[in-house]
Amino acid sequence: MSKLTIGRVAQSSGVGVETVRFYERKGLIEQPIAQSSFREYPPEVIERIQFIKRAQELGFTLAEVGQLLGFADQPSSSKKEIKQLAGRKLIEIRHKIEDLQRLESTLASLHEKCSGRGSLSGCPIIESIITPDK
Amino acid sequence: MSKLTIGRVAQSSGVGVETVRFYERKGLIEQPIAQSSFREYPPEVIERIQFIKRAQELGFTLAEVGQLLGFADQPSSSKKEIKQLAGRKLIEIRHKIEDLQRLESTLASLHEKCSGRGSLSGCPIIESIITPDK
DNA sequence: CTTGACTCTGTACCATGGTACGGAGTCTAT
DNA sequence: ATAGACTCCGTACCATGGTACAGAGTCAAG
Repeated sequence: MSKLTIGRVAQSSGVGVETVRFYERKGLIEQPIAQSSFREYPPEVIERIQFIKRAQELGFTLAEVGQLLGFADQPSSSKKEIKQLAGRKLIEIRHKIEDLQRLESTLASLHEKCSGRGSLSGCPIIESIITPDK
Repeated sequence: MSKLTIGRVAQSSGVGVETVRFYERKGLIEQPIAQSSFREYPPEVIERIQFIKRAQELGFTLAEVGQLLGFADQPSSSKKEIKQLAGRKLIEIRHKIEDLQRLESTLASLHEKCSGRGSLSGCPIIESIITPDK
C-alpha cells in the first residue's frame, strides 16, 4: 500500500519524471488521486510503464499502446481485438521490410558499381539519382 | 533562358510552392538572383528538385541530400566521398532491416499463438508484453 | 524555521519534412 | 486602372516521442 512519488516511479521504471507526466497527458497511465498535493502512485504503475516500453519495442506507437492498454484494462475485451491489432502491425512491419530490402538492393548495386576512385564524373550513384532507370 | 516562377517550378517538379521555399531555406537549392521582386529560376532547378526527391527515395535524409548535392556541385569532388556516404547509408538500412526482421518474427509467433477467440485471459500477446522472455 | 530536495503546472523546445496562413506587394490581362 | 492570380516574408502548425525549463509550491530533516 506504500504509495510512490513520481520520482520513485520514474527511477524504478527506468524513464524520466517528465516521461511519466507525458504518458499521463497521453492517457496511458491514469492520474492518481492523491491525498497530498503530489501524485501518489500504486506500485502497479511501474509494470504499466514497462508494458508501454515493451510494446514500443514490439513496434507499437504510443497510440497503439493506448489501445492495447485499453483492451487490457477491460476484462470484457477479447483476444480477437488484440490479435487484429497485432496482425495489422505485422503487415505494416512486413511492408516496411520489403521497402527497405528493395532500397538495399538498389543502393548495394550502386555502391558496388562505384569504383570509389577518381573525380565525380561518371559516378554511378550520382548518375542514377539524376537518371533513375526504374 | 526562360526564367521560371516558383509556381511553375513547383508544378513541373511535382512539389508544392512551400516545399520549394522550404528546400531553399534548407540550402538545397540556391535562392536565385532575380531582376524582379519574384524568384526567377533557371530550368535546371527542376532536375535539382527531382534529384532531391529520388535521393529521398533511396533513403537519404534531407541533410544527406544536402551533402550529395554539395559533392555534385563541386567538380573537384571525388567518387570516394559519395561512395562512403552511400556505404554508411547502406549499413544503416541493413541494420534497420535486421531490427525489423527480429520484430517480425517475435510478433509473428505471438500472432500465431493467439487463438483470437475468447476473453483476454491468457492472451499470449498481452502476456508476452507483461512478461517478456528475452 | 530554514534549507535542500522534490514536485507542481504550463509552456517551449528538439528533430524531421514539410504544410498553412495572414497581410502585403506585384504582375498581367482586360 | 482595376480585378484576379500569383508571390513575398515570417511565423505557426502537423505528427511523433519525448525533454527542458521557469517560477511556484510542498515536504522532511536538522
